[in-house]
Amino acid sequence: MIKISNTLTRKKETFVPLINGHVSMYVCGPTVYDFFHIGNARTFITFDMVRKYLEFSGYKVTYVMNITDVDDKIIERANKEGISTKEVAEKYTEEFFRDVEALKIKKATFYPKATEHIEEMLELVQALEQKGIAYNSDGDVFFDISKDKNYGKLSGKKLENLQASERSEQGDKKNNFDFALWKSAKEGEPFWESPWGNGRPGWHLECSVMSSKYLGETFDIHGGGIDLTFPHHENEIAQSECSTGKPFVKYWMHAEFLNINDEKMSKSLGNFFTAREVLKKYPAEAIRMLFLQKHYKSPINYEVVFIEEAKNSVEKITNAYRRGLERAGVLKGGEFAYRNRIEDFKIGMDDDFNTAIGISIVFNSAKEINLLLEKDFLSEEDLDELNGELRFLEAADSILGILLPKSETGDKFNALMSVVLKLRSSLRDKKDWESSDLLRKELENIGIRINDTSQGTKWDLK
RNA sequence: GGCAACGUACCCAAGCGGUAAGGGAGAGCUCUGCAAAAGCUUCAUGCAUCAGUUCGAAUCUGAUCGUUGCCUCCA
Repeated sequence: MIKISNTLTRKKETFVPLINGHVSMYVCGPTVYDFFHIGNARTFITFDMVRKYLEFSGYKVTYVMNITDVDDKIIERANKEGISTKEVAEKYTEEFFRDVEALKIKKATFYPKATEHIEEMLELVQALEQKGIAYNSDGDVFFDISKDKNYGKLSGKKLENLQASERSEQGDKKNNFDFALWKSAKEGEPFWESPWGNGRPGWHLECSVMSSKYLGETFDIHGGGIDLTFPHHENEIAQSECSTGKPFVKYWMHAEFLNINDEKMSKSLGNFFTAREVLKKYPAEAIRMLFLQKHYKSPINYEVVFIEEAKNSVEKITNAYRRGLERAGVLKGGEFAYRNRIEDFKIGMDDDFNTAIGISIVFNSAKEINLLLEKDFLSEEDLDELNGELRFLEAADSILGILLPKSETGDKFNALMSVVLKLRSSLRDKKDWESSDLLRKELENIGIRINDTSQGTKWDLK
């Protein structure tokens, strides 16, 4: 039984999908005006893990992530670079997919784009207008929040306590917190025709429209970063529920931030690293380990020492796995050990996707493997246990994505290495420690690590 | 000002009323020509502070201190 912390109810609830065996899930995706930063990556990786765990648990998951390809920032960027908004959006959509793949994030079922759903958005705005909930003000259409008595139910905010914003959207609004459904086009901005004149959709509209199009008017899980709770998700609820009269989402999930120096990482503060930059220095597995080692609802502080540590952890686990595989041969059996580990793993993961516990079980398994590998002879039972542990690591990895890929070196390279190691062996036989140590050091410098073990000399790419 | 979250060892971090998981660092040992890797042992009578509830509290209640987030584009 999976439990989920639901932002809407502020409680941990047993997860029961609307349709038995099937999960409909929507997560707010990128606005494609730039590379995404490593903080955005945390949200994407969090929900990638959630999705994979649901699938592992036997659900068929329909996963939708939107691409916001029309927005102020895209316009700003296009003007700055002297190219069209379309070109900016296309470029960074492509870059988004490259980073997603590099981070070992499984592709969503659908990646709908805002600009491809303008028709449906217009329909939603018109429906709200007809109900007297939306009003036209000089080509801008606003949502009248005074008409929605449930407004604020997600974020727990009360209208009278909201602070008037200094940067609130321009236009004649009835209430300061009414938000734009449709914005009239300004000079030089992309626009679409509408009953209220040329303009473009407000930010919140696309998520209401595209989620219902691909998942239905009510769906199971809606995810995003915690900062989207208000106003974005609040407004999505307002739009959708006022137009359909049905509950919009059953479970709202929000991932906490990645901080720098205990402060929120954000584009506007300028204290961020792009995922692309970090991926140049560290493997995706280390990034995933760093994030997944902590529960998704706790803030993480990003520091170089922490990602270094995560990288070492990932190497340690991968080493145990690889060495175990070498010793075990073809994986088979091991039912008992596998079941035991999976059971512990599930206890953690079922409890609101507690990956911190999941990973501690992975460490326990790696330790057990290393312990078995200490033995010179493996009994039938030992081998069976080893198999079970390895199978568990593979299962856990299919959700967490923390095992390093095998470095592909090619037959010639492998043959060359065996010549080099043979040479070093003969030097060691002659007790020429100076030369053999020099060789080891030189190899280390070019990223090849040598270990002299009781089972012979092993090498590995760093 | 309103609304939230959080404070566990040297560091990171689980824990959600039954007596402190896991990882890293440190120390000692085993293996080893050395190094590395791996293993073993060790490392919080205590969980921000102070009261209270309870047979029993890191866990519940209240107060205090501290940190952060949201209320405005944001993952």
